[in-house]
Amino acid sequence: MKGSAPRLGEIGLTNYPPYLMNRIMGRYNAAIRAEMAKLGLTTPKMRALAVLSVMDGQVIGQLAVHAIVEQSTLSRAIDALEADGMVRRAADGADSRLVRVFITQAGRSAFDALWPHMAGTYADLFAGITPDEQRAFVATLQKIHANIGKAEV
Amino acid sequence: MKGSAPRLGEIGLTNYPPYLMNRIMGRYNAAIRAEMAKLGLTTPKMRALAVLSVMDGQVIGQLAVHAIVEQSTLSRAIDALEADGMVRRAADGADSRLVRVFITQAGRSAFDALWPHMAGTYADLFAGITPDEQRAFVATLQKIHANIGKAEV
DNA sequence: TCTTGATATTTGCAAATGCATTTAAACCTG
DNA sequence: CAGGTTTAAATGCATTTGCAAATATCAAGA
Repeated sequence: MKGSAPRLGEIGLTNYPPYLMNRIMGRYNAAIRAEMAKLGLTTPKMRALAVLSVMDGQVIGQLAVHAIVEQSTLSRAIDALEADGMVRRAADGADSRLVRVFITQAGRSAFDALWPHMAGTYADLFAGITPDEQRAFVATLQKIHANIGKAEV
Repeated sequence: MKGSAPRLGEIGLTNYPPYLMNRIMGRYNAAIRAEMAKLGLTTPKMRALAVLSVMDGQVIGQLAVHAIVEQSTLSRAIDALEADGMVRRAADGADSRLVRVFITQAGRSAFDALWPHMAGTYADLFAGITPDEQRAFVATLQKIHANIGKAEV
C-alpha cells in the first residue's frame, strides 16, 4: 500500500543508500586492485580465496553465492587458482555431481599477504567512525543481509 | 599504531562490512537487472542515466566518478545511450576538450520507468529496519563516503 | 610564438564476463 | 529399474570490460 517512491532527484544521490554503498565498494575494490594484481589475483579469484579461507571445502555453487561471482565465472576462476596451486578440486564422495574446492597452503599464503591491505582499506574508509557506530552499522547490514535470504548471487 | 588486523577467519565473513556490502549490492544489482534489460539498459548505462537525472550536463570524467564506471566504459555507454536517443553529447563552450552529457526526455522516461523497481528493491532489502535505524545507517554511509573524498572511481 | 607538458576523451585490443547450452549424475515415478 | 526430470558444473561464444595508447585541446614557459 505504500505510495509511489519519491524520485531520485528529490532525495538526492547521496541520500540513497544503494548509491552510497556502490560508491564505497567501488572505492574499496579499486584500492585493493593493485595489491591483488601483484599477487596474480583477480576479483573473482580473491573472493574465492577469501571465502575458502573462512569456509573451506565448499561446493562450487555455494562458493559462487558466498563469493558473489557468477557460477561460470567462478568455475574459470577456480581453474586459474588450481593452475596456480592455490586451491584444489575434489569430487564429493556422496554426490559426484558436486565438486568441492579446498584452499591450499599457497592459497592461504596469498590471501594472508593480501588481507592486511583489505583490512587497511577498510580501516581507512571507516576512519572517524566510533566503535559504537560501527557496531550499529554492522548490525543493520546483517539485518539487510538476512533479508536477502539464500537467494542466488 | 594499530596492531595487525585480526584474520578474516576470526571475525567471520558476516562481520566484515565490505563483504556484507558487496553481497547486498550484488543482490540489489541482480534484482534490477531484468528490468534494466527490458529497457535496453546495462549497468553503466543505467548509472549514467541515474546520475544525469540528478545532475545533468556533466563532463564525462566527473560522470564516470559519480556513476562508478571506468572512463572508457562510460564513454562507450554514452555512445550507446546517444544511439538510443537517451542522452546527447555537447562540447563545452570554454574548453573544447570537455564533453558534457545531457539527458533527453527519452532518457528521463527510461529512468523513470526503472526507478520504481530500484526503489522497490531497496525497500525489500531494508524491510524491517526502522526509520530511525535507516537514518543512522545513512548517516554512517555518508561519513564513509566523505572519507573517499574525490578519489577516482 | 613555438615547444613541452598536462588534461579530457576516445579507441585498439586482449582478456574477462555472463548467458545459454552441454555434459554428467542423481532423483522420481510408474 | 527404465524414462523423464531436476540439479551441478563446465564450456562455447558473443559481448563487455579495462588497460594502455592515441588523439585533441589547453596551459605555461623560453
